[in-house]
Order: sequence, then C-alpha cells, then structure tokens
Amino acid sequence: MSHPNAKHRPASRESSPREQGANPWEASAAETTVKVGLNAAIVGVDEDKPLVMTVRYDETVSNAEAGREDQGIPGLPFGPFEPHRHRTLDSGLRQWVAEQTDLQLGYAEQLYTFGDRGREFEFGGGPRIISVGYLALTNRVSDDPAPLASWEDWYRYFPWEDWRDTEPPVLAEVIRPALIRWAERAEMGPERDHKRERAALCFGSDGIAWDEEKVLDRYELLYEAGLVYEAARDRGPRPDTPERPLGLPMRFDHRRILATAMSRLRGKLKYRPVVFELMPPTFTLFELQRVVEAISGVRLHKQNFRRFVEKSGLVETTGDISTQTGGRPAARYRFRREVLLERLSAGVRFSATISKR
Amino acid sequence: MSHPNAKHRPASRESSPREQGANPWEASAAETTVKVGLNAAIVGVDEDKPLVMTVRYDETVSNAEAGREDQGIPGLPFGPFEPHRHRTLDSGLRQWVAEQTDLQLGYAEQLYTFGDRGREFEFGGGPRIISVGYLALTNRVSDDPAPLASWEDWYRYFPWEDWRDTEPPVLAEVIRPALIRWAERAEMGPERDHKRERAALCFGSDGIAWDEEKVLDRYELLYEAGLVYEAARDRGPRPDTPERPLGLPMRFDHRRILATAMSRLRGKLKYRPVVFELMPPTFTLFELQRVVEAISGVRLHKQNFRRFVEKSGLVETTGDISTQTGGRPAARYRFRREVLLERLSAGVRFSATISKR
DNA sequence: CCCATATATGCTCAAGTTGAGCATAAAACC
DNA sequence: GGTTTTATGCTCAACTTGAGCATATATGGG
Repeated sequence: MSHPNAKHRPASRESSPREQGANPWEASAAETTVKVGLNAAIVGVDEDKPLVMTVRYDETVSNAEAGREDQGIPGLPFGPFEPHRHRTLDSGLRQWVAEQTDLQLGYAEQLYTFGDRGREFEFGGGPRIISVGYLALTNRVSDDPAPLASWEDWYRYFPWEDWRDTEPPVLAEVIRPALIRWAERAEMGPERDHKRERAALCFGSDGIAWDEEKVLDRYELLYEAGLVYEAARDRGPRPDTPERPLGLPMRFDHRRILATAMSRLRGKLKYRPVVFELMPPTFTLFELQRVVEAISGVRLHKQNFRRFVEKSGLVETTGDISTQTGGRPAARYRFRREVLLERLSAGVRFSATISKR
Repeated sequence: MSHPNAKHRPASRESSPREQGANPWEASAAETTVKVGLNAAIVGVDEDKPLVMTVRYDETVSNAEAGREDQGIPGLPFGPFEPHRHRTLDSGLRQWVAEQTDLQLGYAEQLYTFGDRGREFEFGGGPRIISVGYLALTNRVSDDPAPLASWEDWYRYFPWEDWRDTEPPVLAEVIRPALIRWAERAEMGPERDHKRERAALCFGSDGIAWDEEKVLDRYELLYEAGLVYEAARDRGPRPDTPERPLGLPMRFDHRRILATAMSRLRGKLKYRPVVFELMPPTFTLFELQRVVEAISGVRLHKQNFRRFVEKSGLVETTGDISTQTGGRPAARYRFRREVLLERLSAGVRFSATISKR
C-alpha cells in the first residue's frame, strides 16, 4: 500500500555492500561526484494574478544534459552550485537569480532536493545532476526583469488549480475521464481500486472535497498517467497522451518544482505570515484577501477573513483610507513586522467557501 | 531585522556574472562538482524513551573531510550518494542504513539539504560536501542492530528538550545565564535587544511559552553562542565555552540534522498520522499517548487526548484488552491504515499542559 | 439631488472545538 | 476489604468557525 507522506520501499541491494565500520567517504571520487542545480520558483502577485518568474534561452541548447526536446520551452531561473564561487546554496541561488532576472531576492526557502529527474539525464554519461528547489517571494512584480525573463500567470502551467470562479472545466472535460481510463488500464482488482481512489483523492469527486494544497500530488499523478507534456518527453509517448497536453510545459523538472512551491506556499499561508512578502507596504484588507485567494485558488468569506486578520495582530491601520475601491473607501493597513519576532505569529487562516463572497 | 521563516540576505556578487542567456550548465565540470552525503535520523520509541540510531566507527579517521577531532564521537548513519550505485537519493540512503545498521527502513522523508557545514570542510581542498538529511521512523527498536550501531535516548543530545516532568534544570542553571552573557557581549542597542529577544523566543521566559517545535532554532542559537561542543570544534574556542558543554556531541553536522528531524517530527505529529509508524501493531491509547509525549517532550491531558484520538477515526479497537497496565485493563487498538487514503487524515493534535495528567 | 450599485465594516447566532476537571470502573497489591 | 493505579465516561465554560443580515459610504447616471 502506498503511503501519502513518504515512500515505503524495501532497501534492495543495488550493488554489493562494503565491510562494516569503513569510512563511507573513502569511496573513490569518481563514484561520488555529482552536480547540483539550484532552481528558484519566484512568486509574486499582480492584482489577482499569481505570477511566477520564467526564463527563456536564446541559444539552441544541444547537449544531453539540457534536455533534448526542450529548446524554446521556458523554465525557472536556475544554475549550478559552484563551490568556489558560492559560499552557500542560498547565496548561489541568489546570484543566479540576480544574473538571470535582475531581481534581488528577499524571502527564499528551500523546498526539496530531487535526485531522480525522470530519465532525461541518464544518458550523456556526464555526472548525475541533482536539483535543489527553492521558493522565493517578492512584491517587486512591476520592476522590469532582464530581457529573457518574464512574469507569467502560474495558472497557465496549472489550469486545473484555479477554483476561484468555478471548478475549472478541464477537470470534468479532460482530466477525470482520462484518469478513469488510466485506472481501467490496470487489471481489475486492488490495483485498479487503488488507482481510482488515488485519482479521487487528488482531484476530488463524489464526497471528496478539493484540497488546494495537493498541487504536487496532482501534478505527479498527471505525469504518471502520461497527461502532461513532460511525461511523453521523458519516457516516450504514453497510451493516453492527449492531443492538447494539460497546461504549458516547462524545461527539465521545473514544472514539478513549481508544483512543489505552490503546495508549500498554499500550506504555509495558513500558519505563517508569509503573504505579506507578496504585498506592497500598505494595503486594504480586501487587497490582502485577493492575494490570498490568488495563491490558494479558492474564494474566501470576506467578513470572516477580516475578522481573522484583525484578531491576529498581524496588521495595524495606517490611518489612511483608500478611495479607489469602487465602493465605500477602505482603511489601509501595514504588516507589523515586529510580529515575526513574537510568539503569536500565526498565518492567515481560511477555509474555502462555495464561490460568491 | 532577521526573519524567522527564511533568510533575507542581499545577493552580493561573490564573483563576476556571466553574460545573459548562456546555458548555466556550460560552466566547466571542475567548478560544479560536489559530493553529496546522505544522512539518516532514524527515530524509534521504547516505552517512554525516544531513541535515535547512532553509529560509531572503529577505525581512526584521519582525513580532513572526516573532521579532525571527531574520532570516537558517534554520528548518524550516513554515506555518500553514488550515482552509479544508487538509483535515487532515497534508495541510496536505504542502502547505507541497511549496511551500517542492519535496519530495513520503512517510512523516510527528506528533511533539508545543508550546503555549509560550518568550516570543517573548507580545508583539505577536496570537493565541497553537501548533506541531505532524512527523517526515518521505525517500530523495530528491539531488533539487534549491527555491531557498531546502537539506539540512544535522543535527550542525551538535547537534555533541555525534555519537559515531561519538570522544566529541565539545565535551562535555569546554565543556558539562560549563558545566553544573557552572550547578549551582553553585543554592544548596547538594537543588536543586544535583538539577541535578548531571540533567546527569550527560543528558550521561553517571562510570558513567552515554551514551543516544543523550535528544536532547531534552539540548537542553532546555542551553536552561535558557542555553548555546544561542535561550535568550538568548527570555529575554535569561544568566549563562553562551558567546561561541561551542553548535551552529547555528534560527528560533523549530525546533531544539527537530528535537531531538524526533531523539529519536523514534533510539528508533523500534529497534522499527519505519523506516530503510528512508531507503534507496534496494537497498542492501548495510553501507550500511544506515552509515545507522543516522548517525542514532543511535553505532558498531555489524558482524557482530551483519548477524546481526540477516538473522534479522529484513526484507530479502531481490536476487541482485546491489555491487563498489564497496573490498573484497570485497557482496550487495545490498531491503526486504521486505510485512513492514509482518506481525506480526513488528521494528525494527533494536542496542547501542552502543566505536568500532571 | 436622488437612486442604483459597489465595496467596507459591524454584528449576531448556531454549531463545533478545546481545556480542565469530576466521577466512576476495574484491575493489582497488601 | 481497603488502597492504589490506570481506564473511561461525562460535563461545562470559553473560545472558534461558518454563515449571513444589516448598515455605512463611496461612485456614477439620470
């Protein structure tokens, strides 16, 4: 049985063990040498559009490491960790981002380290590549980025993740039917049941609610079922590859890293005051709500949202009012940066409501 | 101002940038080559003792990479990732653990990837080493481990983390006074205030409650203040190095990885059903509570704990009763593994109470 | 100027959750 | 049989959450 929190896999001996008590570092250098890629999912919000920074390359990339079919497909800012040039992983990431996007990162946190990137790096014979993914947040979305860099609406890559107005039609029209076929291709019995259940858990259905935090699980399921471009790219055409693959693709495993970032951010929003990294210095409560909704992809109950935010102690009014709201003017607030040092630091709690606020 | 959730650091140009649009992988191999260490914090519980698997080495380790002063000091099971031998990071970890401890890992999750290990690896001139830390959970604590491996009470490494009976005396006797001196060594003004506040936040004090999840923050503060062995080992003696350093040391950065594991596990306990990985197939509710208390280091309210667990749907009774409890016999339960597939999956919620149950 | 329409903001209410403790049950030990 | 120990049932007040009603104050059109 699979485990949603972690992998249960018997430790098969892939080659012969060493003798007890040896120093594991004594293995020869050639066997232990790898390259480490640093990848940034940089997130911002413009009005009600969640944005991710992408980079395209002007040269034609031809070596095996760069992915054979990825020319022209944009990706996240990234570059190799260079031990002699970078003091830490973190600072290496910041340098690459600055060079490629002209953005000076503020908030950045490590997401995950991926060791298996499908198969695209297994030929070419060069050293194995490992990706360290980061999530970065910024409010500088109107600065001009470098020529090859640009902000993109993240729902272009994940159209099934935006439930703010309605359930995305692609779910009923494409995804759920394709996942049913995917399950049917397994032989009848526990495996088929398990696949069906997994699909229902990830994408919701009769009785199972949509969980906006499961972005990564959903992407990985679509990849496994061969419904995203990257699956065919990495493993050859699949039985059910649709004519119009789901969402826009990215280079390498960058869409997976973005999915990881979205999951983490949607989760963290609820228990840490991270939204404010995405806000301008002052804002109205409704602007704050729109940003939370943009990130989480669901609508919130307005009065309860303000009740929560006001009670939390995370913000204070500036005294100004904003009259550009289209209705009664709204009070402007600022984030109380001091609370980052207080024990109370809660995040922005919310629970989804059925459209309409 | 520091940020408790992530690092805010300006991206200083540590060396000259490349031209726009270049393929970052084209940097020469020598500049981008590193070694990756896989490290496992394997956790189990015996009665009410939280255990971590440690390994000692019988040979004298002499090369710079292994840490100059670490001979004889035990550490976590670890070994380098070997691309030709290991299919994934995960499977590499499992192999090393099997070889060094004779344990077949079940649940394992990645914790964090550390790129800067203090300074102990900066000389020697070999390739830079990066550590990927994992948290693993097991209930096989009574199996005999390999000769050089052994289970140790994790509070031997973190004596200030066990609040089950009383506030650990070392806090009032050693830690808090030393941290006050550490803050005083900063010049008067915002920096000193900030240090004082950070100490109070980490270790609690007037009005600020103990937060059992901040294990890593506390360890890092003690390291910075020079109060743990590893600080003197990595950076030379500090002004305030105590005669009796705090807790037992570990090799390399292994105590930091263990602290990360403890933080993650204490947090995750509350929202994912991970405790059950530490339990035998059947157990009484009080046995379950003792394990949660062992891990979290705080006492829980017994009636409320059972109310929560029963309501959660995570367990079902087996029909058996356990008569070895010292009092009225207790019903035995088993974990309903099915719930790992259900949407409801909550963790084990609790909040600390002031000793006494 | 008045009205329709927007958004902002205050307030209530029922249902559920949480923290704490009282009370009783059923073993073991003497 | 009484004491001790743990198990388990139950209550109660305080607080939180989800939902919606009502009022306030802008804007724009006639």
